[in-house]
Amino acid sequence: MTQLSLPVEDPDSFHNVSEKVKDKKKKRKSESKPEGKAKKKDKAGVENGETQKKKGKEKDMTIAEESERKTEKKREKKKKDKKKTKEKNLSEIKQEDDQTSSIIVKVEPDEDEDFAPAKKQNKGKKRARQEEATELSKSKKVKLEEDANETETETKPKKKKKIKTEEGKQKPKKEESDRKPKKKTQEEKEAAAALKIKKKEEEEQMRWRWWEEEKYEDGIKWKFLEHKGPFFAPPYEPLQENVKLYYDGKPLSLSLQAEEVASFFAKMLDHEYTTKEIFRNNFFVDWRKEMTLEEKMVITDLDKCDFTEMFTYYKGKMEEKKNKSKEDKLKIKEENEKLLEEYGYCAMDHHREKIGNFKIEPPALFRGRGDHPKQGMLKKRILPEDIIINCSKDSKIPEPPPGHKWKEVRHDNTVTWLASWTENVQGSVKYIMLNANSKLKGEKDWEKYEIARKLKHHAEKIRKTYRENFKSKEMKVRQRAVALYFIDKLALRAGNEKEEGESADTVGCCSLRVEHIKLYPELDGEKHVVEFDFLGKDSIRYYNKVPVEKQVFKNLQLFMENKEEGDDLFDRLNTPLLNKHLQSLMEGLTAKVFRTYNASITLQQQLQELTDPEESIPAKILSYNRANRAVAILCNHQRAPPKTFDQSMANLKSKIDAKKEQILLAKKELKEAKKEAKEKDSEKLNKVVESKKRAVQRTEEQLMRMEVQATDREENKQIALSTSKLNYLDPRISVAWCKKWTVGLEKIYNKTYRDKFAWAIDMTETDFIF
DNA sequence: CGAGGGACTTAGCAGGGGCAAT
DNA sequence: ATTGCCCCTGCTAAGTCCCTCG
Repeated sequence: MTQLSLPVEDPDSFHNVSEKVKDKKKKRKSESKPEGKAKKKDKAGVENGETQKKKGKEKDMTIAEESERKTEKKREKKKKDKKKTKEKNLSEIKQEDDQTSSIIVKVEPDEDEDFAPAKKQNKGKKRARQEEATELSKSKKVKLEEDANETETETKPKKKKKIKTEEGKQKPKKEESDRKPKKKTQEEKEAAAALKIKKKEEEEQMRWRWWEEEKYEDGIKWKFLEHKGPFFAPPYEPLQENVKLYYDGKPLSLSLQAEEVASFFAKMLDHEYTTKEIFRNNFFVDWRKEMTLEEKMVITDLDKCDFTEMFTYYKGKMEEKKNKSKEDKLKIKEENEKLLEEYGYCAMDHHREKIGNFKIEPPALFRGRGDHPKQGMLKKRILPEDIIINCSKDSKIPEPPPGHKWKEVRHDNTVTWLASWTENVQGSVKYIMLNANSKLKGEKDWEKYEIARKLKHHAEKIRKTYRENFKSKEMKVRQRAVALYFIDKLALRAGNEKEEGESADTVGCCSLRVEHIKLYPELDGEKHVVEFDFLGKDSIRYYNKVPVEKQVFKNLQLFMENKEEGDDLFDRLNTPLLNKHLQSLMEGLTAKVFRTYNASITLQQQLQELTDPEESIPAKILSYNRANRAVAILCNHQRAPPKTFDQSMANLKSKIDAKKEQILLAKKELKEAKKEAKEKDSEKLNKVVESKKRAVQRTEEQLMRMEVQATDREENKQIALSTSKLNYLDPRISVAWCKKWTVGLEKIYNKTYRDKFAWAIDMTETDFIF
């Protein structure tokens, strides 16, 4: 217990958390920060050791030899898969005599030989799943287009019983431990639980198990696509008569257009944005464009505009909305659901797939991040005339809103989007695409992790190569090698070139400039230290001091010779060049794969290192979060400390103190009871002692849980775990870990994540290795 | 090549819903 | 039942990478 409450140093990484504070956050709120965590070992170094073993057989292979070996592997793999398929089909036939072996087992080409094969003990489960899938695919074949849902429900009742028994056998423990003791009657509890399970099952059955199907040929994303088109932002609601903008102290009535734009500004009055010079200027320029001639004549100075009445009005409206009666809120909720039902889904290859963003972005003032030169500009209202619809030829083409036309309707099945438009601030294209739980996104995600896994086998060779290249005669090669070293070791982003003045001044690896690094031949007892300080994506500050290899250090000195502030550190390098090189080292390799690879491999290692089999479930979860945190630190995923952080931390602390008191009290009571029992030795008193004992135990457990929570939260103050969880960590690592330690998956992944990673949850067993 | 555009992933923030404590 | 708080979800900006064209 005690070790849990100790501040545990971050087991890896050279990142000093305390120093990595978002610049803007610093300004906004320079509160006390947690003490910096001790920097320990070098992650890349650890990995090197780990993968060293594999090196032997790969060493000295030419690319040609290697690819030959690869194809051989593939062939082997295919053989294996064929066998698997056969087995699978066999087992199907055994169960369903009318089966026409409709299941096609997915053959994942990039799958590695170390992909976890199904364990024997799990056969029962596997088969159950297959049964389900078989039935599903059967119904899939039957149903076509419109009647999809009905067909589905028809096949359901039969299935349900079967699965229920299966499920019941499989997950009773988990389900029960999930439920928290409520003050409900036993029956109510059971009923609610049954409903929950039923719902879960239903969802499970509706799920398209695309990962068991064969992939389409290259480039084809779908064969049938039908949808309702996007949902447009509601029209502007004019201000109430008595609410005015004041100019130079005098009330003004604006034209509808100008008023709408003014309202965007007024609504943000309590936001820092409206105090920024650039934001105000950009807004004013664009606002004036919407004004009538007369308005333009009058309103010439933003400083003379008083929006407070409008601001108060909107604030009041918000308040009103919040305080609406239950029924009204329910009604709104229902309406939203109806909307989602109508616009939120599409039919893709005869499966109902959820759309990620079916609502068109409403007009607003552009909120660029960091020092964005375009912040405050008006993001215009999007009309159907701006929208390109993409769907299949034989689908029902979505209707534009009455009186409107689409810009274009096209039938391009090599792309995944359903609709697109060009946004006016940056001139970029925006899309309506599917939700993360869709086949299209899932398949890509899976592929991403498979490429990252493939890198595992090439990493050593690649590292060796770039180390050799540190000494290359060619400047280009040297720069490329050092950049790659940073990308690999520090998980930096590639760093594309950006047009100056179009967005905030942020950089990645290839676009680093001289002023972003400082070289220290010696610092704090370490040699060859590089200090990084630059703004990365989203203007999040990257600050890090890293000891590097001597050769790297020398090279950096060389690269910086005769350069001044503003000059590129890697002047002979850019991302296409780097990626082209990477492509030659391994098919599908690009700079970002290193981030995925290093994130996932770090999680796996950290989990291995931190998980103590003896510990309780909450302690294990803390270990998981710590492993996750190590990755988040590596990838520099930050967040603003929650506004109520200090407050809620203090609350938790006082609760812990209260718990401690309670334990003392309980212990005292126990002691007294014991004493009494010793003296009198009655049955009854012994029982009392027992119950007191249990009470102490219970309270201690509660305390422990709280303390774990407290450390977890403290360590998490300004680190965002979600980004890496969602985008960088192979979900199969987490699923396998949960299975191995019988930790409920829902403790790690919430509903959204479980949905997104359904493929991984379905296919992963405890022995998965990234 | 190198600019420019297109498609798709990755990112943090705001606000609301839902749940636990009172 | 009410309140307070936390997490989830939706939103959309900001990246990466690829393709095309001159």
